[in-house]
Amino acid sequence: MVALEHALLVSLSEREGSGYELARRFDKSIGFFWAATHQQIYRVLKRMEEAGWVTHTDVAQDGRPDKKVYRVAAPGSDELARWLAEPVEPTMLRDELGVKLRGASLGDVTAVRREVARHRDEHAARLAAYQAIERRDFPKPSKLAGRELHQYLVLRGGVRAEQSFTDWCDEVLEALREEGPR
Amino acid sequence: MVALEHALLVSLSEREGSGYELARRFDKSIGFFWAATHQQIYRVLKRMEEAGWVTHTDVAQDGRPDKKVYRVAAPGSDELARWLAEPVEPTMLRDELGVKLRGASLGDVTAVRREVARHRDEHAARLAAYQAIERRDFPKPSKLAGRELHQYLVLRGGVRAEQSFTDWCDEVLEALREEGPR
DNA sequence: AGGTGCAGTGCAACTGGTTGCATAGGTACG
DNA sequence: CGTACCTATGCAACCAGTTGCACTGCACCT
Repeated sequence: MVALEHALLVSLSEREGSGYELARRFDKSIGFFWAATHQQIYRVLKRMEEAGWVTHTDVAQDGRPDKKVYRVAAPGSDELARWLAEPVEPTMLRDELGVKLRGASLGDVTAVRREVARHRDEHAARLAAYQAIERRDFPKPSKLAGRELHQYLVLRGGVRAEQSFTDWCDEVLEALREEGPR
Repeated sequence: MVALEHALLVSLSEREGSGYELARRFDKSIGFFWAATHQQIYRVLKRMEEAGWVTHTDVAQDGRPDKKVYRVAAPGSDELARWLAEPVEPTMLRDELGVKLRGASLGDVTAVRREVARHRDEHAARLAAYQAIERRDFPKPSKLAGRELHQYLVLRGGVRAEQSFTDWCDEVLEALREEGPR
């Protein structure tokens, strides 16, 4: 596995950056598929530097704390290429909401329904955010190639996932509306 | 969080069972939303018994090893009801395939495309399996209510997730087919 | 003057999940 | 007759991810 290392290598290959910057970037790109907190990123960057995959230079800033800007070293690029060619196991869905719904009749069904509605709104909001990025950054998707195309396709994955989750929540709410207030 | 405990409580509330049986059941129901290995299940069952959420009785079998059949105790039901009413954070997507696609141009694009195709087939196979269960166990979904309805809706979530993942893979393959063999 | 929030890095403790291994009797296949 | 797989349980070690906290200094609002 060890995907966070490789996600960081991808991000740093595109553009060098500090741990903090990487955490921000993750929020709005690879983060659609692989979220990470800053704590984790700092720890992993350190480990990666020990392994020789990245190097850092201290950069002083005025009005802000110093930062450590990381860039990918040759062994890091090699490792990334190696990992990209290696197969990974397809993931299973993993969402507590499904567990709650499955057990709904063993507790307060109304509370579970409320929870589904809340998740619906959250996923719908993410969907809207992703679609806004899509319109803004990729107005002509048929013209894309290479790295940009790949970025676009990852975004499309995020859009599709949020769309289908939202639709599922709607289906659940519809079905529970009928049986619920009886 | 602690969702596995609660997933087990849900499953044991429906029907008592041993750790092994629970692991099997997970493969084909709650497992759509929360997978677990037998190791983890044994460990968690032990912990749950210490907490008084479940109790077990040893059952001798002929031709097979003895098993420990677990059932939910009153504190376990209480805990489950409490947890069901409690909010959870909506999950983020978490799939390495997105990371690989995002970094595809930094390595062997053909290998990544092959990997997407492999995942497509795997997800399509799961989709077919879920749909088979849907047709077999829920031929008249509009007639459902209560526990059965909830089970059906969870299954629908699995179907939708696999469907949308498969569709996304197809979109990716289509886009990469055009730029790839150039 | 005081509170909030952002940029920036980091440690320590904990929880959750995976992997490898051990044990043991039964069945099914070549 | 050996091998491999299924039922059944479990330990130990490890890896990944989360949470809570600590420190600095600037900017902005009230």
